[in-house]
Amino acid sequence: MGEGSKGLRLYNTLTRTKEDFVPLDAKNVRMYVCGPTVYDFAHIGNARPVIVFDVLYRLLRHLYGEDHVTYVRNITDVDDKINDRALRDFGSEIAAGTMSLNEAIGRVTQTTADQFHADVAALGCLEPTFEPRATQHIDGMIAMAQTLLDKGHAYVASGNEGREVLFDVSTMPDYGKLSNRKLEDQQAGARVEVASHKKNPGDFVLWKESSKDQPGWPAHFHFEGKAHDIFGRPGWHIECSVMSRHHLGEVFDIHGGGLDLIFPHHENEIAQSCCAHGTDAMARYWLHNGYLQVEGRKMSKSEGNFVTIDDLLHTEKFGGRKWPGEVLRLAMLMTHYRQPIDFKQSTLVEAQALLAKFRKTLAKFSDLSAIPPFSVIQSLLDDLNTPGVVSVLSHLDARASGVVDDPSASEWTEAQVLEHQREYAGLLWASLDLLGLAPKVDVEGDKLTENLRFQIGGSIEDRLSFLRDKNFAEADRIRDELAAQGIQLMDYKDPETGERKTKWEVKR
RNA sequence: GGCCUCGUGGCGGAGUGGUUACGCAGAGGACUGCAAAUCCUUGCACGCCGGUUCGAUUCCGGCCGAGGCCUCCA
Repeated sequence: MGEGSKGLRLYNTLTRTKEDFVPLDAKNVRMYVCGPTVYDFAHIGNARPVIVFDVLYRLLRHLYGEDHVTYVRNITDVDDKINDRALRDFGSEIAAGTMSLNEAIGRVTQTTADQFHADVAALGCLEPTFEPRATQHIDGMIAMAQTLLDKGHAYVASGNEGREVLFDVSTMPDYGKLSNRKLEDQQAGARVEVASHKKNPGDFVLWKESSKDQPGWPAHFHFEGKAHDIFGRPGWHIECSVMSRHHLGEVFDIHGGGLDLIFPHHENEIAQSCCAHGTDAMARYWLHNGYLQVEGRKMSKSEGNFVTIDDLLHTEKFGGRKWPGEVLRLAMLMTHYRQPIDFKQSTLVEAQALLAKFRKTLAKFSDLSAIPPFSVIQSLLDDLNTPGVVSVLSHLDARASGVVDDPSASEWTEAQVLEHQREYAGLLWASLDLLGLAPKVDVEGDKLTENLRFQIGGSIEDRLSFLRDKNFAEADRIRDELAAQGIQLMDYKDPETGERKTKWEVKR
């Protein structure tokens, strides 16, 4: 373990091994994660990296201190898909001249970004330290493109849709290191027709010219002694290079994202940043989460199994019911982040049951506070082994609800037993809190049910009185009525008096 | 074709050179007017073939199988 190491080991895509994580600066651990392109509702696959890296963010804060971690997750609000969406949604207004293209685009990005924020908040994710938008960094992108032109890593060429500033991948010897890909192989296996204006098939756009009906910004470039004024928009990859540098510097600790971003997106980010800055690395640890399938199939609109976070939270499209954000979150964490995950109903049901069990245990205690036990930290330190943590949670829950494995326990007083349970409940609470799953006090919900509680109390009294008269038919009728309203009754014997009592809970 | 990941009981999923987690589901029991809940008990696995070893699910090799990327999809 080196200086700054806290025992955290992370699988680094760059080296394809688990490595000890040592930050460049333990006083400021820096992480960048590619955020959404805001053109449509985020789907459940988008939720995976957001949740996974939120857990890593929480762990880093736990290890290095809340004020010593900087987490940047961008919002991509420049993209041709956004343009398409704006034209689709506001085409008639634009045609009628009542709305400009930029206004329409602004509407699409704002609405979608708001929706995204609502979704991830429901999933229990902390806000990142910074959430830059691409449109705020256009100048930086133009400047970086110019730097790459100056250093001989880029060139200006005319494509089918106007002039482009292109990155010349042949000028970077290390190109392909992250994705373990050689330029030659790529050329040999290229299925895409090589655009003739490109020097190499792998060359990618840094800046491209816009037509009148496309959004654009004026940009001035110098190349080979000539001035090029190109009213245009940035390529996709350069956004992340510029935004990460702005907030985290030229070289930072962790860069995360989905597996599918390794190539070409992250590879190209590295090429841009390293060549522009003259560094040999952009980020030192590259982390990638695995794919998500839905009920065993790749999610796609054409398959009809496309599930948005909003669908799950607020509609009954998936499994005929709504799913609380915390259930989605736990279900996601029940699989290791690098494993492919098959998102299905049975997993959600299981997560829900587990969570309900924990909640029930914790509800017996108030004012719990503790730090997570070492077993939990140890699992997380091992490349974010969240399924391992879930297993520990069950152990803690069992002890918090009465299981005792201490041989001297038979001699304990009742108070000691309770204290033992309370201690474990505290550990359980702290562990859930570290995962972002600690129960929140639902004041609003309590208020809403106050009247309902009164009614249920009355019905239960009625039923108990029927039971005393052995009138089971009437008693069962009341129970069925409540069940129809989603209220589950449970009879039990008072341990002191032996008297029959009834408790209830809201059925799932 | 190139590169990568993975194969653990009905399901989800840890972990380990030698007593194989944990959860869900299942079975049996206690309790109960019947339920529900709860508690107790319990069955069930390490893709195939070799090798190393006293001993492999765990290490090595091969095979088979599944999936992914190489297409501005997280």
